[in-house]
Amino acid sequence: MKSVVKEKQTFSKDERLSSRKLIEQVAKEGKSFLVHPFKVITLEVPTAIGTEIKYPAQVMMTAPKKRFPRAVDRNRIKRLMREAYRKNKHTLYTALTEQNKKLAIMLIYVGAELPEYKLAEDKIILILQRLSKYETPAQ
RNA sequence: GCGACAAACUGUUCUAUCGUUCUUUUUUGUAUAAUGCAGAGAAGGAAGGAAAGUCCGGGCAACACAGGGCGCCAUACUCUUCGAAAGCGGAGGUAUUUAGUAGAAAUGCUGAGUAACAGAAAGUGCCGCAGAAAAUAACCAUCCCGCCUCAGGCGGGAAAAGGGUGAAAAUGUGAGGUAAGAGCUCACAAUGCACGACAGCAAUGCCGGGCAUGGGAAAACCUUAUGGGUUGUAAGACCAAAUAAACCCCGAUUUUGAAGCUGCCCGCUUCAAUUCCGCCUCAGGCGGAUAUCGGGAAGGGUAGGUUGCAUAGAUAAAUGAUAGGGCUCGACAGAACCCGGCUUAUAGGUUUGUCAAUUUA
RNA sequence: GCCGUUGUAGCUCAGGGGUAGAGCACUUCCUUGGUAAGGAAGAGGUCCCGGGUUCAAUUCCCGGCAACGGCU
Repeated sequence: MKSVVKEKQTFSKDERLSSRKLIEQVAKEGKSFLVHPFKVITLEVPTAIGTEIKYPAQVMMTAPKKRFPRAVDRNRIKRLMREAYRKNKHTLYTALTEQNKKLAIMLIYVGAELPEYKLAEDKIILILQRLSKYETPAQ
């Protein structure tokens, strides 16, 4: 928990949502909202599992195969989302540490066309702000 | 110098900063029998010619398997100092399509393409419409004989030479021959079959004499020859974690009723009787039923890691962003076991070859 | 990643070498006071695309494209 507060721009394996069980749980029970080209699904991780996770949030990005049949396009979208999240995640991290919470987040791209990086970054920032605020009144 | 086609090669680049993945390594902390875990840093590697389609072949793996037959599937001109192998590549032969050219035509020559190029004289089935007839051909016209009658008609036979149709009508032309005709005979030509000589490793070509001339289709069934066990890395192996009281089989032991605890089941405690069915026999024994336990089988539960796995390489899955510059302003497109081939998508560039046509000397 | 199935009228499906079919839907007419039902007539097709075999291909063969399903 000590290394988290630093505003590092890394994005290591532990910061990604990688447990198969947890992914299924989020998809099933998570709450979702929409910020235009993205759909966000979140779930507060129970403390029993949460103690094993070192970072305040785990995130995954996807792009649907139906809209983007070519693998090149899907890779590009996921890379842009990942880059935008990596650069701006520290605001969410500080907010979550104050609340002593852990979040699992799924980001799904639902737009019809390939996005520009600028647009993607703006929207990701908006999502992160909303996530930080969204959890505050519950405390 | 311009255009078209084919083949081969190539498939934006540089600097800085922040990041991703793997390998090696330095250091700090911590737990240790080896060493592991966590943090920080350094060096190096990091998508394609198709990574795609999953169409072939091989490696690898699990399961199955005495031997033989039937069935099913695939392959089918020749050679190969290409290859691990293949239905792949190369060279060659044959057939056929197309463009150009020569010619009156048949056809030849040159370039490019295609071939699933064994067998239709083993057998079965099929060939719409049209046409007399579509495969053991007599409708019209032809010829001969007989009868009625003399315009002609009827009956029997001969004959594949003429006729329209059709994708296809029994090899074509000429002569002889005949009642009329016919490969019936002959000449020339065409096709097929086996034989011999020559050329070639061979397919085959060419020449010679001989025999034959009742179609097409085997990407209809089929026949012949050769080959093929099935399934696929989500295969499979190991560790960790988690494991019902159904039903079936085997072995061992075998009791029932009432009351209480309790919402019910299971279970426990107390009391009473000492067995439910069949047989042998009347003490008892054997078998079955019922119940419990153990094992097997079946089913249920569990769903994380290591390996398989690669000098790119993970296990929710890695190449991006920002700033600045260069050029021809960037197509198709992203590895999940590996390798070889095929097919499909593809902007631009380079080289070689062929064809067409223009200009200059 | 691996293994399969299917593409025919607007929709659901037959047809498996010889001019493309059914039901529903659509158009016009009849019937009715009007509508539905019923009756009569009609229109509508790149048989997914390209190539091959054949006299002839929706059908047989090869290669693409698209949609769908199964294996964890």
